[in-house]
Amino acid sequence: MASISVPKAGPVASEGHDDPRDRILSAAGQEFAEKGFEAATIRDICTLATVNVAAVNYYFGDKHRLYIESVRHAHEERSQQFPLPEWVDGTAAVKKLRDFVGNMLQRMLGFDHPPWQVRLMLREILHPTDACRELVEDYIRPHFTVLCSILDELTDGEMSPSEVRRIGLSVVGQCFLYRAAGDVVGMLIPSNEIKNLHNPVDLADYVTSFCLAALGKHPPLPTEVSLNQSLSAASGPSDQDVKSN
Amino acid sequence: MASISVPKAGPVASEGHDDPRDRILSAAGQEFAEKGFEAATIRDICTLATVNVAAVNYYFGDKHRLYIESVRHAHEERSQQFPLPEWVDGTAAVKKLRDFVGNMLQRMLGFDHPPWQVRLMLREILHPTDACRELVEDYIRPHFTVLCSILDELTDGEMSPSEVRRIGLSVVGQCFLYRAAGDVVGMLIPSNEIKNLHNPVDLADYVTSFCLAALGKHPPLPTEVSLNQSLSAASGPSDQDVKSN
DNA sequence: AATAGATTCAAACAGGCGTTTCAAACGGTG
DNA sequence: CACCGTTTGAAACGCCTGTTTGAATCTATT
Repeated sequence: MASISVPKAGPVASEGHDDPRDRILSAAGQEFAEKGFEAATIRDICTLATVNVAAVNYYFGDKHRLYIESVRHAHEERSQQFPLPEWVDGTAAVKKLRDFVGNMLQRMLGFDHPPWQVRLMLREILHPTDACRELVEDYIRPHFTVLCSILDELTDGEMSPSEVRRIGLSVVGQCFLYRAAGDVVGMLIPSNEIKNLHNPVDLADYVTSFCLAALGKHPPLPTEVSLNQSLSAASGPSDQDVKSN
Repeated sequence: MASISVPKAGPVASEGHDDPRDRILSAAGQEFAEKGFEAATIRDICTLATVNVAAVNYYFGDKHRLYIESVRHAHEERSQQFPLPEWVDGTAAVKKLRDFVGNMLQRMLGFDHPPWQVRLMLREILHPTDACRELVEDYIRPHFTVLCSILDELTDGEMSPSEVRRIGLSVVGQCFLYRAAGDVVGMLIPSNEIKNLHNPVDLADYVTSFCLAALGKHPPLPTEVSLNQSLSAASGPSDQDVKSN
């Protein structure tokens, strides 16, 4: 187990998308995301990647290291696919919050069916293994820190960092439920309602206004259209990549 | 696969807790909860239950049917361990909401380390299999319906059922995050803060007041003590089974 | 063209899995 | 005690797993 000399991290040419190493990484990500670490088999992964079974041990050493690498691969891909929004100085905190929530929901839910990268990361969040710490430090914590600073700005520093973090978790929790328990939500909510109210765009508006109302920065909730009006007017280049729907 | 004649659902005496069948069910629940369906092995389950490997096939037919039964077993046990609160007529909707959230958090988080029943159900929620539909209909939907009726009462019928459901999901989502992503939350929040702010009791107060504030039934959030005062005075026999902490 | 290294391949390995077998032990009934 | 259906036991059955092997093939440099 120790004396195996894994050839290298990136053999010779690791750039082309038809690299065997990249194909394995991608296939492994999909299989691990769907079936989990134990149920996914190296043989299936290699079939999907059109590669011989020995290639996994040649490039990655063993199944476990392949898993670690494919989690890293997944969150790196997803990070640069949906980078954190950047705002010009003086952007209203309310708009920042709406942008942030919208970005988070896009990343979590996707506008088409949720990509395997997110499902793989979700598995790691729910049942953490070795790959989790890196995922938290490189991906989750930076996002959470930005959210907290937005909330801090929003409340003019009235709240302690502890309270801000707790509000932050409330925001994340509302979004997270749809990603993690989406199937059950779909069983509890009529399907037409899902499309009308529980899609990424409307959800972002709703979660934002729910949070703003709780913080007293907005009228109480049963006011429907208020947020859309007050935000969509001032809304610049947010909601990257939104395709009709 | 089809011609196996499973002896019976409950062989002869299925009441005693040292029934082989019960022991298997309990051991299987723990193993499935910790490792998932694939990674848990019949041999480990039988060792834990001090039973021969053949017993699983004798009592349940195969591993899959054992899994189905152990999910059912888990949510039945948990249901009668933490029944929905029942309120006398005229109980304030605000108090009902606080009781409901407290009950849900107790059930999800537990006051000691979370029991295997909840972790097993969580697995089914996150990656639904055959056992999921039953879990939703018998366990989750009834609870969600109660929550929605509380929220409806709270807002004097001002909101449409759709809107009520969406608020309900916000409440559930905030609690669910702690159960499903508890490990990651623990990495984002300082550990002393976890004990002080993110324990079941304080969380129930917080989530309730966050929701009430969003609905305009309460002053905006950075008001800390207000809920404890206004509720704990009128609080009757809620928070069943709370052990110091 | 010859050489050396990197990469692929089919085949095999040992080990663990769910499942089955069939004989032994049990427990109440005539 | 002898009987018979129910329950337990140790051992074995295929099958599939992750991993390894060693030869074949490719690729680039001399």
